[in-house]
Amino acid sequence: MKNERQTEESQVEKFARYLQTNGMKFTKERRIILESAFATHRHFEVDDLLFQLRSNNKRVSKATIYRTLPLLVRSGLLREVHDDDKHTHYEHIYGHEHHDHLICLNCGKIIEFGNPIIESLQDEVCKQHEFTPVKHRYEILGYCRECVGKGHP
Amino acid sequence: MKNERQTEESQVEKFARYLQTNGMKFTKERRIILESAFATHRHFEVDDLLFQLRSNNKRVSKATIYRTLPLLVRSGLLREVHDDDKHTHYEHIYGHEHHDHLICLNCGKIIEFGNPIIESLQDEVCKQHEFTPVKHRYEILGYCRECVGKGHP
DNA sequence: TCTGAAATTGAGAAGCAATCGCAAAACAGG
DNA sequence: CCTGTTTTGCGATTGCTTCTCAATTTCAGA
Repeated sequence: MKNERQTEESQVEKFARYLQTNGMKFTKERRIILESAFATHRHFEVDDLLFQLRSNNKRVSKATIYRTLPLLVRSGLLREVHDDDKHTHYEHIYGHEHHDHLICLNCGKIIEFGNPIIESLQDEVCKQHEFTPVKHRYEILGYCRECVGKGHP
Repeated sequence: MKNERQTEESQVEKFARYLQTNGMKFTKERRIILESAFATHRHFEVDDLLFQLRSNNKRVSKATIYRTLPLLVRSGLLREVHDDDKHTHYEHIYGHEHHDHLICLNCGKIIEFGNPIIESLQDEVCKQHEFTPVKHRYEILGYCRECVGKGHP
């Protein structure tokens, strides 16, 4: 939670800069949410944050979390991840290399993968269609080795 | 709506086969929903279907639509598409080549693209991770030429 | 340090897509 | 025409997310 001091500092700075640029304030609630979001090194959803905050006796309302997470996304610190689940999940992107996901439909395990060739082909596709990409969503759903071993097709 | 008679017949057959295989009945409601889903050649959502049915004086309850669309997905006739919108969209896949989407964040336009090289690289990625793919979600979000021309970044 | 405009928060209400429960209806096979 | 099963429709319900608005906090300038 307190390791990687340098990058953690810059996360705070980056968020602060984003907020300031847009005439918003860096409140203590937003700081708490930022810290909590980066305390885990896994994907998380709103309820995970809420639970974690309650465990640490920090009180931030659900509404504020729902309001703050999109700010963290826009500031380039988080990214939305789409399970087949209903609700939105998030993961860190700041300080992490870009990657996409293999998601197991049985156990929910998430395997990260990155493929530069795919990325460059993607850029080419966009160029062909005169399309200016902003972000993408690339998830392969299926079954991991363990679950296939257990007979899940 | 009545063109492509051959493929339309096989859609019905394919759905009928799927239902029978799973001990389900091919009711007239399910047939109406199937026909309606394939009447459009665009992406659609539940409300689109409802509106269309009402316009044609066909009465199928919302619940039945919600129950039937997943069956059409499982039978291999439809595919879910994820806008950045909240609710689920669907598109035909039966009789169409596989493709993915470029989605304009401003006007919502959807451009289809298919890239065999990306597909094969994807298979390779799965092999490397001993992952058995079932389906994927690959959407590139950004701005189309027209919207960039109009100053949308 | 004090002041006031502007932004933010919290708590609950509201929205809304999707799901559920159950009685009535439709089916299929005998 | 019975009989057991599946399906439908309706309304109610769920569960995530957003909204409303009064109260609070923040920050720049006095």
